[in-house]
This record gives sequence, C-alpha cells and structure tokens, in this order.
Amino acid sequence: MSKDIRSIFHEQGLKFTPQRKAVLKVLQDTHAYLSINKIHANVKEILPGTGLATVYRSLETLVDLELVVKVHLEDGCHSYTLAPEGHRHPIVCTDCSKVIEYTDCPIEDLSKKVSKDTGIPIQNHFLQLFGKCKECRA
Amino acid sequence: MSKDIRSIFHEQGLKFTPQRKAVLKVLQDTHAYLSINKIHANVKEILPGTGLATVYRSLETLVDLELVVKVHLEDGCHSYTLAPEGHRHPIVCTDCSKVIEYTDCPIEDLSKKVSKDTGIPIQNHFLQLFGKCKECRA
DNA sequence: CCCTAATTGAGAAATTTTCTCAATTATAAA
DNA sequence: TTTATAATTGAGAAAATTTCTCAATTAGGG
Repeated sequence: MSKDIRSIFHEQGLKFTPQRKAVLKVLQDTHAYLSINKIHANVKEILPGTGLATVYRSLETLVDLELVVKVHLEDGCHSYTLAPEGHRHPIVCTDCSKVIEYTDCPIEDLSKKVSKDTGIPIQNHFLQLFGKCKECRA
Repeated sequence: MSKDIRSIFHEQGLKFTPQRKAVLKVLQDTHAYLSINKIHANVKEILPGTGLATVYRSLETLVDLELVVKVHLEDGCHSYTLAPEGHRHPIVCTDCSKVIEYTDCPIEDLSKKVSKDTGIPIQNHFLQLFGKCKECRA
C-alpha cells in the first residue's frame, strides 16, 4: 500500500521523502481535518527537525497528487485530510472534527436536475455535512 | 427594503453606518463572490476614506447578522457574497465567479437519509455547485 | 558508491488578519 | 434641534499565516 504511494510519487519525478511520508502518516492515523499547525506538531513527533515550510510544501504536493484534500471548516481556515477513495462526501463532527465518509453521493443525480433547471452544466460540486459523531454524543 | 435592514441592525443595538451600508451595497450590486480586497476597493469608490480594518469588521458584522455569507472558493481564501433569502445553494461560475442561486434544495431529504444510514444526526450542510454560466460559455 | 536534481531547514519577506486607541459619529433622549 | 453616550471608525502597529530564498542535504538512478 505504501508501495503504491511511492510509485505515485516516482511517476511524477518526486521523491518520497521521510517528511512527506510523515505528513501522510499523520493524516492517515488521525483521519480528521487537521490544521497546518496540528499537522506540524504531529509530524515533529515522528521527525523532530521538520520545518513548517516543509509541511506547507508537503501538503501542497500531496494535494497535487490527490492523496490529500484541502478543505475549509466553518470557523477557521485551511485544514487537510486524507483524500477519500472514490467519490465520497465527508461528515465532519462538529465537536471533534473527526471525519466520517459517506459513500452514497446523490449529487450526481442532482447535478443533472440542476443543469436542466438552470441551463448551467454543473462541472463540480462541494458538499460537506456537519453533525455530532457517536462518541461526542455519548 | 433598506428600512428592514436598518431595523435588523437596530434590534441588535448596532449602528447602520455609511461604511456598513457601503459594504452591503457593493455585495448587492455585484452579486458575486468578492475577496476582501475587491470589496475594499469598491467600497472606497463609494466612501473614499474607508479603512481596510473597517471592511473586515463590517463583513464580520454582516455575517453575524446573516445578511452576508462567507465562503471559500476553490483556489484562494475567504470571499463574501449576499446571503440568499431562504434556503438556497449557490452555483458559482468557474470563470467569472458570478453566483446563481438554486432554490430547490434536496439536501433536506438527503440529510434524513444520511442520518438513518450513518446514525449521525446531520445538523448542517454546506453545498456549492460549480459550472460555467451562460455568459461565459458564449 | 557516486551524481544530480529534488528537497529541506532556517530565517527573511510577503501577505492576511486582528488589535489598540484616540477621534468621530449614529442614535436615543431631552 | 441639541446633547449625551456608547458604538464605530481610521491609522498604524502587531500578530498570524503563508511564501520565498538559498546554501546544505538527500533520495534514487546508474
């Protein structure tokens, strides 16, 4: 599995460096939307010397490779999470900001309907759902 | 119409200042997602002395009053647009970033379905659609 | 085990956003 | 209309976020 990821990097002539590996691992392990600073903090536990600029650069690369998704939470700004496989939509916990992915995307159908209704061909859509997860409701 | 808005301010003990009026007018006239800097530039044409900080503060206030919506475009960061009346979703033109509002929100139903499927009560959702508007397709 | 181009760390620089505070002003009350 | 007062503003400083620069390091191919 990390074998596949390695080859994704190499196909682009990019190096699979420990720093990039660490950023990815942090996101894989947490499975939540994380701010740059939290990512940086967690990465430094794996790889102490890592600079903030490198975290920025790694995230940019990972987003380019579509391994990671950059999103916007309601309050603050840029956060990142692992890119879902296939077409999914995130349900973000309003308490702990953990992400639960929802597979069943109904927007495909909606897009067609909207295109008909408005005459505008819908190229893309961005949907996030918000709710309190089971753990946080307990 | 600006009478109603005035009272929305007054109900909160807020002043309906020329600066706030100008920010609102810019958004009303443009009907597109505008960055802070564009808003500031346009506001200064109406009210030359207006400071940037005031634009930030006005927008914050307008968002609090739910007269304005703060959103995130795909590339850059915070942009603002007039809050749609009732529950609508914006279709953002991928070329000119003009906003067309779509009234028929199907997410209400979806939310119920998702809640059932996942056991997570959906409190809120954020949906933006992207497509090229008629003018830009011409 | 080398080469080489990609990447990194560190700090400077640029950009964006917030804060501070004296001066101004919208609004309610007289 | 005038006055009082609390909210608001402008200006610049300060803080926070993001990008850039460049010498030193390193991953990966040969």
